[in-house]
Amino acid sequence: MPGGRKRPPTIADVARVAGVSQPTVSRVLTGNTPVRDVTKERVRAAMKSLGYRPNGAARALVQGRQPIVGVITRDTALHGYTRMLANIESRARQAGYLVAIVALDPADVQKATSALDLLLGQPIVGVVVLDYTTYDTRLKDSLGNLPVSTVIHGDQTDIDVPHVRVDDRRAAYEVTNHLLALGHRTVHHVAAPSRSGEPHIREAAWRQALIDAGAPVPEVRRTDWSIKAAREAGAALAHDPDVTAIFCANDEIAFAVMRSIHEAGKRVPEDISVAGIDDEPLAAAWVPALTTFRLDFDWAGVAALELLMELDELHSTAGTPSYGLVVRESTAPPAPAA
Amino acid sequence: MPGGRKRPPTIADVARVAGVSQPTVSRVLTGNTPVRDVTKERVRAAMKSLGYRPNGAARALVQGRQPIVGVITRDTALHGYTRMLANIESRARQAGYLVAIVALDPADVQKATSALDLLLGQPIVGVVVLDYTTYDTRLKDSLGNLPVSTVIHGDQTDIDVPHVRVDDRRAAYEVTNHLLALGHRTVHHVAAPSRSGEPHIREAAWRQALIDAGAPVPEVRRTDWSIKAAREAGAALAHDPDVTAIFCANDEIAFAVMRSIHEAGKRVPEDISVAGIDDEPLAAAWVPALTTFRLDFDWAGVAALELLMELDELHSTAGTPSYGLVVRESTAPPAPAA
DNA sequence: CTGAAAGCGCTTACAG
DNA sequence: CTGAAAGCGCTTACAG
Repeated sequence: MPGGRKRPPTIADVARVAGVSQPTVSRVLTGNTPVRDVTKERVRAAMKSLGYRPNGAARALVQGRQPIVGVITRDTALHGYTRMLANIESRARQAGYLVAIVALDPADVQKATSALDLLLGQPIVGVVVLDYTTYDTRLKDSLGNLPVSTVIHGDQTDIDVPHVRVDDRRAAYEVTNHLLALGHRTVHHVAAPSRSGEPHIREAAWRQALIDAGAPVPEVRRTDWSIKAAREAGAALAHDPDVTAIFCANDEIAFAVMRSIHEAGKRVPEDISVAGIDDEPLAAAWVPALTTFRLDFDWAGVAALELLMELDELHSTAGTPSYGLVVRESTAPPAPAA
Repeated sequence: MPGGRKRPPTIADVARVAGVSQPTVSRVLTGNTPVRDVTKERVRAAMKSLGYRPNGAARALVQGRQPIVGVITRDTALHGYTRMLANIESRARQAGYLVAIVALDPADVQKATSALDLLLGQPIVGVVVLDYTTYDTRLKDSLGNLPVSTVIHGDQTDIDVPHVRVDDRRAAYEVTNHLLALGHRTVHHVAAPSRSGEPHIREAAWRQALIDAGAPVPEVRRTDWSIKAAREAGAALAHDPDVTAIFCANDEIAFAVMRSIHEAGKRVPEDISVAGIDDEPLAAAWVPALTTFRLDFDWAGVAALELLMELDELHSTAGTPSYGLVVRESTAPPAPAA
């Protein structure tokens, strides 16, 4: 059943079996040129009986068409990346492109060189880099003059690539301010992992918001994005009587932190306010419903793809991003006694 | 900046600029044959100055190698599919393959014919179909004699494709039984959307468990996998005094249903027990922690890929799937008064 | 270590 | 409507 290693049937085989010339087979394949119905039938039958499938490599070679869009995503199942990828796939398919993905650890682009080369070896029109921080010198070199678009997660301005923006900085800044405005003396933070020494952008923005407001900057708790680490960080904070408000690097972390607060015998938001970022679908379903900052990854994915494709003049369907602070039940003024 | 439409530089251009023959350029590219260091340098410089990138189509054509694995996934961001995809990508990359994805609505494989053809036109070793129900006659025809592996989500036995199993049927059956064993008179169900008239396999298994136990079979509430629909279904159930136990088609639906119960002024599990399926990371973090059935999608993804690759004799790293009922805080015996 | 030749499977003018 | 020829960009024997 597995069959031997023999080469699959080619257009020449089909032509022979059907008793026609090679170009004729090609014509029924592409449909670009009229072919007599009888002939067409015979060719179709031959293809079927041989189990013929056109060789895409040969096709791509001769046509010079690049039917693949490369997506360089992260090595995680984080909400935002998942969402962007799904939307890119959908939009790309609609535009007649196939999506090939490579997951990269931004801190270790070096390591994935072979995967990258594999991607670049395909007939790709361009590459969408879902995280601008992945787009370092090494990657830039590999990509050469290939069309690229990327997603910026901060407010950097000197970007030399076509990009769309998911403004993490603004999100973190506003959430922190919301908590401060509620009357909290300061806001604690459970941070996303930092890479290469630099703090995550959401952490930097949180710090800035505190400084700008003249609030003390407490020590940061770091996680590795995992629920487990988030719960540990949350537990430590929950037992600290000084903590009245926690800004979490994303919604998932916030969920975990709320659990820890519950386990510590305290209540959200009566004892401690909690807020996140992302507004993932579950945020509104949690008890208490999570105050968070909505980020529009659906939009970002489609927009980034269209930015890449623009070179090929397609119509935009991305619409306008929907984002902003969403105040729900998990944040409130600090308890009077505190 | 966008640059013209002129063909990108080829190996011939590099050869000319470097003052060597075409095969020599190829040699420094592949590294299969020794080349003098000076020559190598000159070639590298020429490649750089021209912005040369090897044409993967030509390479695939001449080598007859198929460096791509196709993955046919679902048109949703459901936990299981996301997980399987991420694991497949990781394992494939490790084995030197690129992953190309096509998201398909199983009820409408017809519609995505062009996307499928695009995929099949690439140099692919084979295709992993993440949902066996997608693998219908139409798809089977398209795939021809291409290697395929799939993931079975029930207990079907007459499968004619290499497959791994994520036993949804057993999961639903056991969860329902768990609730029954707790003393509930019956178990209500918030179901996943059914396609083509047939109920989802988790729903069928739930029904079977009730029948086997001689329990009455209440009317099903259907969702479209969305949190919103789940909350509505949950609200209807929460207000029904006859409802003491709810089995939800997956964890996300369970979260939403718990929210609805909370809003109805009732408590989980004191008034109503709730259980799901999947055991996604947040299940243990919810308050109350969700009783659920753990399904090992990480394993399934890797295993399905390896099944496909086995034809190429790779080593397995999939390990043993970890699954089973996980009893947490959201289920309890019915209230005595009820 | 390097070059000239052949060929991978297909499509596109070019003729009829 | 159909066939014979050329060529897409690369790699692999084959000679030196």
